[in-house]
Amino acid sequence: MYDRYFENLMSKVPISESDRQQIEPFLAVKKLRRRQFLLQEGDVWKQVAFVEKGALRMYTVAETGAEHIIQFAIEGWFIGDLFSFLTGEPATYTIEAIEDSDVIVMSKADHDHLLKTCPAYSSFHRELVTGAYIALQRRLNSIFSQSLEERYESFMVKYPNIAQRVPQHMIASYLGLTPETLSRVRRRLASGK
Amino acid sequence: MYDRYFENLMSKVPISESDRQQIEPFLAVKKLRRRQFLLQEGDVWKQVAFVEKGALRMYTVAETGAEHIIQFAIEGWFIGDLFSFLTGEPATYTIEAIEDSDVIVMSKADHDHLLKTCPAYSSFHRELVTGAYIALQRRLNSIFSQSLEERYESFMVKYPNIAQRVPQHMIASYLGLTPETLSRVRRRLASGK
DNA sequence: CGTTTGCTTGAATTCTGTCAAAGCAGGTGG
DNA sequence: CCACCTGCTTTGACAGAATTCAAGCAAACG
Repeated sequence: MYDRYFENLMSKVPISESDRQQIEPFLAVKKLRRRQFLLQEGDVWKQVAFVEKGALRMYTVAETGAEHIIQFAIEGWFIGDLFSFLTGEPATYTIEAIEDSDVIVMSKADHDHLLKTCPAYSSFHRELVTGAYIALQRRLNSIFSQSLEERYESFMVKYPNIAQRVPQHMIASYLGLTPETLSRVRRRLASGK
Repeated sequence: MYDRYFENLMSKVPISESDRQQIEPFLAVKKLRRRQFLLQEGDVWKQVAFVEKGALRMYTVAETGAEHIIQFAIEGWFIGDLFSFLTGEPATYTIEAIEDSDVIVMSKADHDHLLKTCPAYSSFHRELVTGAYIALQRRLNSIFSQSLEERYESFMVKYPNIAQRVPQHMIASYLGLTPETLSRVRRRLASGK
């Protein structure tokens, strides 16, 4: 049931069978339909979520109504509003299913308990956050130093399995440009560079 | 000597006197003159660095020669290339002193040792990375959803002590725009909004 | 089918970057 | 003490790029 979750965990940190037995009882599955919310802006995020199946997006809504996608998450990814999680303040992000999805969740209480009692879990979580931080730094740098064409192509190369499944306007939002502009970027790339 | 370092540590995590005595021997001070490098692109980053005094910037250099500042660090901040640190690969960032600075460093070996043996240190480091990640997410979101004016003002409010000490063109680089554009943004804000 | 959703295209507008030049300290050496 | 750098900021003119607004079209959906 939780095979993909533990695969991910073990790919980062070696864990014993007893570790697994300590963690597994805390997991639960939450099923989401397309367009359903895992988190709504204003609510407090009190869990750790891992995507078992499907695809989600986390985004903010500006005063203008424009949505800006901060993160995608497909099978094998974690997602959540860390700030709300840590501070207990209302979330500024919304998390919504792009497809029908199965999400494996653990409560914050259980998570905190594992951090203290299970060193393997603790290391795992550290690597997770660190990796996310590094990825975000690179994304920032690509925004600063690459052209739209380069950014789009990098995205397609780096996340081909996301690109195939999510609508273009969401990729545009993730890249920080309008759907129209992305469409033109694609045309430029298609027509002999 | 390492007061500021431990102040920072204790502000996030309660530590015992024995924790302190376990950590302190691993610390060392490195003095930097203005324009001197703490890390050069291509070298491997093998330490954890805390700014005791002064100001540094971490940036990338694009093929065009343009510099893009990923992060500032003044007294009380940590700085480093986490990717190079974790993977042992050459750094893609350069870290340079903006002012004469004192930096407290710990080797990666000692850091790893502490992560395993000192739970307080481990928690501290987790909070550090998590906080940095959250801050970066917000920065990304502000790039996506705020006007240049708003971004500049947010920066000035959030980091007044950086703004006062760093030349404008570096703030422009941090915000992801040219010095000329920043100058015009400032004029617009000055002249009755 | 009719409706929704997503993608593309065009034209006009607004912004931002680029290039070039000038102004303005602060610091240095003669 | 002054003249001269040097580093940094400001300004102007212009070109290029991206957004906005509007419309059209195809595919998917109920």
